Amino acid sequence: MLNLIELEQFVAFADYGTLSKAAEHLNISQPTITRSMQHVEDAFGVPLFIREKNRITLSPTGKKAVSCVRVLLATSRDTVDQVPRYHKSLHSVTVESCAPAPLWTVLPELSSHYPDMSISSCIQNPDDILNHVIAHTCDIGILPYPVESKGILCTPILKEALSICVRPGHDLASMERLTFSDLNGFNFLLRSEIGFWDAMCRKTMPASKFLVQTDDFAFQELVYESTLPCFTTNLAADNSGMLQGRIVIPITDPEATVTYHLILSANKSNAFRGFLRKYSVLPY
Amino acid sequence: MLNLIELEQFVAFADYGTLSKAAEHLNISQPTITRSMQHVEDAFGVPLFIREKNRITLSPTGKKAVSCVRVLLATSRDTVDQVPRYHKSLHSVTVESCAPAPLWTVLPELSSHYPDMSISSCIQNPDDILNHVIAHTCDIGILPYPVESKGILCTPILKEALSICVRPGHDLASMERLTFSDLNGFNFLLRSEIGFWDAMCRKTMPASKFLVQTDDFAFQELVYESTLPCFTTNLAADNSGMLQGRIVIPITDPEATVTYHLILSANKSNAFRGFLRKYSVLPY
DNA sequence: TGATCTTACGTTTAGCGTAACAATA
DNA sequence: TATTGTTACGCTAAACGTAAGATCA
Repeated sequence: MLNLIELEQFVAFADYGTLSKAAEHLNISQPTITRSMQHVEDAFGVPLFIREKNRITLSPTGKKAVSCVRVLLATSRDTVDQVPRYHKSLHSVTVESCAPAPLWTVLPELSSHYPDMSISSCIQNPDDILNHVIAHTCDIGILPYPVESKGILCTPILKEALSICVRPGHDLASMERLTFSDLNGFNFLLRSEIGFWDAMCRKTMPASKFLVQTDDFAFQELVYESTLPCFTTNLAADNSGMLQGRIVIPITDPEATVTYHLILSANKSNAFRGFLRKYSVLPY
Repeated sequence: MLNLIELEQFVAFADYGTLSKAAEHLNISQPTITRSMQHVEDAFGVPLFIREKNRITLSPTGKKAVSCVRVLLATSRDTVDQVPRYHKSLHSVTVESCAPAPLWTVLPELSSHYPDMSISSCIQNPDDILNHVIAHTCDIGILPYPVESKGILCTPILKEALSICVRPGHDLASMERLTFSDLNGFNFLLRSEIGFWDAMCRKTMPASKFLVQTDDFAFQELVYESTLPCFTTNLAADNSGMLQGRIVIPITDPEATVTYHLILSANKSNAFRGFLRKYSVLPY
């Protein structure tokens, strides 16, 4: 009977040329690999080696065996890889969103529908999200626009509208509505990890500078203490009270209002049936 | 690391439903297979079983693992199968002939050209020979006619002409030549293991009876002692002297004279280059 | 002399079966 | 009570590394 550990040593010998070098790379002693090669030869029942006094090389049959064994070991690695991946797919949900806001509602809903599942999420750029959903490395994606792709279900779930927050007395404080072109050139405080909004702000307001804060507490303190304008949306709750005293002015450009769309592979629709029931998911 | 023996036990459990039954079929104790299943589970790193107090079943992940492992074990069996087959193909030549006579010259020639090879031969019917050469389960075939088949080389090598041997005084003894229709109705002594000749005689002389002798000595004694006619050819040497005193009369039907053709797979022509040099092998 | 492979030897590991136990139908 | 799976225990066999031997460049 074949032994996968010995077969690993066998291909290591083929790769490194001598038993000593293979043993060294595998952190085992030379005698061990000598014995293993004898076992492998016994298991195949035909001579695989040309043995000279202090040299051992592969016979033509041995070379054939190496190529067969490489396939076998690849199959073995694939097996060890696939099974845990399958297990994970049964017991976890991965969500990738283009922005944090939709996760605030989607993640709790998933948790309540699938209490035994571990739910993991991350912020990604929209192109990657679509690719990951197609490649099944992600279960549920959230994009700022609809997609039409074969085998992908897509449905709108939420709207988010961007506004600006300024201190009274700021140049813009008296405006009832604003456009990106009005804002272009002003500097802003910006939170990190806001997904596609970051790129959108830099594109629509190229003359502006953005003071990105990674730390949440630091961001809140800066908003509270400084006169720099910042952003908020209809979905953001001001739990820290940092916006108290600030004037919220909506931005009227179409880019400032997005409709989030939930996407998933069509052949996972059954698995997420309960969760999807509240949305009217349509195949494109 | 996976262990193929334990994986065999794993699929046996899947096949037989309980550990006890699997253990029984594999001739091992129950505790052994219990431990093996724990090892397999450890190797995959994810739960494969649903364990109840005195019942163990496969989890969904376990079922997935079983199907993956079946593939792996099939690959393993295939590997163990292919390597010795390859070794054999490097160190042996198999010849299948439609009749014994051509082997008397071809086998010695092969032996002298490839002294390190083991040469095995057998008598087969022509259709099977062609199929075996095409399927590479036979290296060299000898047919009583030429074939045209893609990838098959074919060349004429020998002629064999059938004659009849009778005692002086026999009804046919005075004839200079004969046809199968002249012979039809007479009974004959016939050697076994004469390949296609056997079917040919029965077809061309349906009214005759053939006393087939398996034992070579018995055949010679019968020829020597009886008055029953028998057959010989231009290629048969009468080493035993059994034909002394018999009259040899040629058979003139076209079926009584055959030209043997050597066939082999075109992609083996290089391996048999030395042997083939004496024949002018033409691809059809 | 340094590198290579093999054999010998003693220790340690791990694999197996028997036996005992717990739980179910 | 018969069947099933797990755990405990002791024995055996196999696997390993060190050491020694043999051969070659």
